[in-house]
Amino acid sequence: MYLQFKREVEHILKAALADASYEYEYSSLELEESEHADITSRIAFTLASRYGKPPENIAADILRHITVPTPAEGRTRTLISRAVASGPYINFYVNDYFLDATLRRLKGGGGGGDNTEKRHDKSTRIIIEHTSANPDGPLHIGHLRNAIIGDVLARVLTYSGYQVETQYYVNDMGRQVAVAVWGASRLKLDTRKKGDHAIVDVYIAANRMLEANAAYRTEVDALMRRYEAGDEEVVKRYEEVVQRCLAGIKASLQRLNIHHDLFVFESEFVRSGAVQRIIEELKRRGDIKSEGSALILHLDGIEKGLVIQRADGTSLYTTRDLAYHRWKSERCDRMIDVLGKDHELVSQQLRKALLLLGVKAPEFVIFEFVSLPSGSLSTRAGRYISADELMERIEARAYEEVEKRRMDLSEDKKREIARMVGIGALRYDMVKVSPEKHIVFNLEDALDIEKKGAPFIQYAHARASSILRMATDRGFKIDSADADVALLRDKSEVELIKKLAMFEYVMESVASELKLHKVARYARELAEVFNIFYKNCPVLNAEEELREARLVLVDCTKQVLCEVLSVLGIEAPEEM
RNA sequence: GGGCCCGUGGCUUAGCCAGGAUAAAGCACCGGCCUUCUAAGCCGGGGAUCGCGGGUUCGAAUCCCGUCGGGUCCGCCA
Repeated sequence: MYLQFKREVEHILKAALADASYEYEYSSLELEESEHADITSRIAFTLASRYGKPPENIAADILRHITVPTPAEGRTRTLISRAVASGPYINFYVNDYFLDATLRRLKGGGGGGDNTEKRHDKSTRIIIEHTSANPDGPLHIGHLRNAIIGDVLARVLTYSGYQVETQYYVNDMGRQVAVAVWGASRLKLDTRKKGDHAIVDVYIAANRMLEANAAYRTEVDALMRRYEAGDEEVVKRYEEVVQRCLAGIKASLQRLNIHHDLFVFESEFVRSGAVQRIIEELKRRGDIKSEGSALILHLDGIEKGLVIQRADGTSLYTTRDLAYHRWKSERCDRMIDVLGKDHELVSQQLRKALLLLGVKAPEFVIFEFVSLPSGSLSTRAGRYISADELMERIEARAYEEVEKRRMDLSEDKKREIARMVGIGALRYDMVKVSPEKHIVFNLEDALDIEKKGAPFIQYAHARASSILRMATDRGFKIDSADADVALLRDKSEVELIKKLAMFEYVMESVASELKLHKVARYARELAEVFNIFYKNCPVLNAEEELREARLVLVDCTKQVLCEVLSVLGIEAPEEM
């Protein structure tokens, strides 16, 4: 509903500017949310310098030309109650109709109450690539940031009406995997262990052996050449290792509530000849230098050359990635890659090389590194905290909390809630901070479940659920269409309704800016205003008419909390 | 050495791209509130010259230049 309000303000403000003969070329009108009003315009500041008058005078002048339509004269009902000049600011406030309409829309179902607000063409297809960890070991906390950002991004864009496909690009041709395969055939795999953990054991051991004895290197190189050539026996050994590892990774992702629609193997692009075709095309279209058999592509504006073929003729990661992106581009309208900061230069090279090939450029969501207090993460050195261990421990911590409060619940129920709370807290922590922030991951801090993180929001949802459950038990009407929502004028009721009205607006801006931490922020704020309402406004004990109206509000709040949690990939418990 | 990112109360962050109303939250700390729907809650309090130095502007956390600290990348790794 806030979007409509904003549009209406834009409309009457533009009319007033024209009426007062002020010229202004930007469409934004400098409108922004404000703590002093429901929306405010700073346009008087900009006009002040141009017209050489104090901004206060301009604001007052504009205000004189603003006409807020009264419900009686407007053909469609206005959402604005009044406009006020506060010094240089022009403040606008919502009216009662806005509040009532917000709840009516929500009762109308879905999408923060308004499916028509989803302005994106359903036919726009977006492929999001995320996680894509090498199949040489389990996911660790660095991968977790990638996976959770990618997953929430997919959920946001799906919510906004795009057709989204998520892909996991499996780097099965790199040296790392060759080392794991080599290790798996030299050492004994622990088949009792989860696949990814069994693989990483031999991977780490193999790396130590390789460091100690350089002669082993040639064996790994030979393995890579034979795999690239499609040697059947080697391919079989690779598949064994990759699938075993991937099965473990998939299990971890599932536990995190993350799903990929498609797993794409980079080897496919070598075997299909797509990589070779890319190289041939780049030779024709690009600035290529050869050094021996190695091919180096020079791209405008990037000092660093891009090696697209090794001296021994085998392919490289970036070249295979080019083939993958061309393939992707043929089956979608937008491609978004979630990448760590270390891939930034490569992503720029990738973009330019793709443009050279006539392929549309992908968009990148780049996030900064996660490190441990002891230093950077390294699978090879065994210096990491696995996602599995983290989930295990955070669920155990959450269980302690549940146990403290709900001794009345069954064991299964307590475990179920601990799982929702633990995983939710983990996901929330990863998405609440903007991606360009470097994270030093401290296990103890992560286990110390943030009071105003996911559990806080889930708790608000549980409270709302509890009220609705008891209302049903007592035979109260919950979704009575004839409830008089105009009775909801207590300050905390009004604040809650306004916050509900912001949902679609927040989702809209997140979908275009891709700033996911704003979803997390909104969810927390909504929970906050609901908790204040909960404190100040008794529902079940209120007199009948007010009770029915408040039940509508609680129902709407539960709905939006549930939706926003779902966008964050966090489960919404009925009780906790 | 060069590119990119970060530097905001004791700690973690929002705000920065499109400069403006007392710099906004959480954690921690201090003090209140369970005979009304779950206290994983609510109310109140202290605490920040926005790394530092210049510049632009009527106005700078925000833009520009410099500088310091941290991270990351820099042709045959992925």
